[in-house]
Amino acid sequence: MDQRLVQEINRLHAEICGGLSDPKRITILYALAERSKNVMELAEVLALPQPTISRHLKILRERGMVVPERRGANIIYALGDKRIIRALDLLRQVLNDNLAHNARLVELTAK
Amino acid sequence: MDQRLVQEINRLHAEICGGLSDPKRITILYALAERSKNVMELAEVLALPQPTISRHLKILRERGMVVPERRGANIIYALGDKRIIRALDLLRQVLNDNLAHNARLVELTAK
DNA sequence: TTGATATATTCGGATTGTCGAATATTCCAA
DNA sequence: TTGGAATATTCGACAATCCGAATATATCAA
Repeated sequence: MDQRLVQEINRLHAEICGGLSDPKRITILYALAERSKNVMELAEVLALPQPTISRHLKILRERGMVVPERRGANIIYALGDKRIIRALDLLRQVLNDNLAHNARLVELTAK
Repeated sequence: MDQRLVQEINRLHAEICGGLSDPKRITILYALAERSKNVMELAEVLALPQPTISRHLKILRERGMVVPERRGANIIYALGDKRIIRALDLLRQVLNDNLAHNARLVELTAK
């Protein structure tokens, strides 16, 4: 395998992951997994100003993680790929296990 | 659910994802998935200076994504959880599909 | 203990990411 | 075609991240 290409792929791979590395974007993705929403709906759900939502949507859009569809004056955003949620769920499980493990350590140390 | 807690969880969730958002760290994780390695081995595989590897390992270690085990003078690093690789694989598939999709668009536009 | 090897940390500087606020753009309806 | 609603972009400031270089720490072997 051409090492240049591998590096380029890894860069893009990391870029995708970077799309997930913000709590607000994670919330947006889970919200869209439930059902597609327009920008204002997302702004309400996240209780954030609309420009903030638009900025994060741009980041997700550029990575193909969400897909916009114009519907009259609104733009409905949908999850780009369900595997993104599967990946997020896996990582959340890892997080849960780590937290549980740490909690056990705290318990043991306290005795 | 307490909204404060949800936000805290999402913050940690994003932090885990942030651990994946660098090409070198992705390479490290895949290298460790193959088999555990010490720092110098990783430095060789990635062709990077040792301090750079150590810095990235620290980030992964803090998130529980890799686990160190001292073996004499060396420290063997192992993948913390195989689900991390499963998540990475899912996201790489999404990337592949996006690239393939874009390639199709280029083809169609060229005609 | 001393030297050598393996690993980790720190520092300054450059780059990137995020935010709020303000402003543009796009589209519909009257 | 003009006003309003929905969405997107830009700006400056600030925080976070990354790197190379230098340095510190830890372990082993002699």
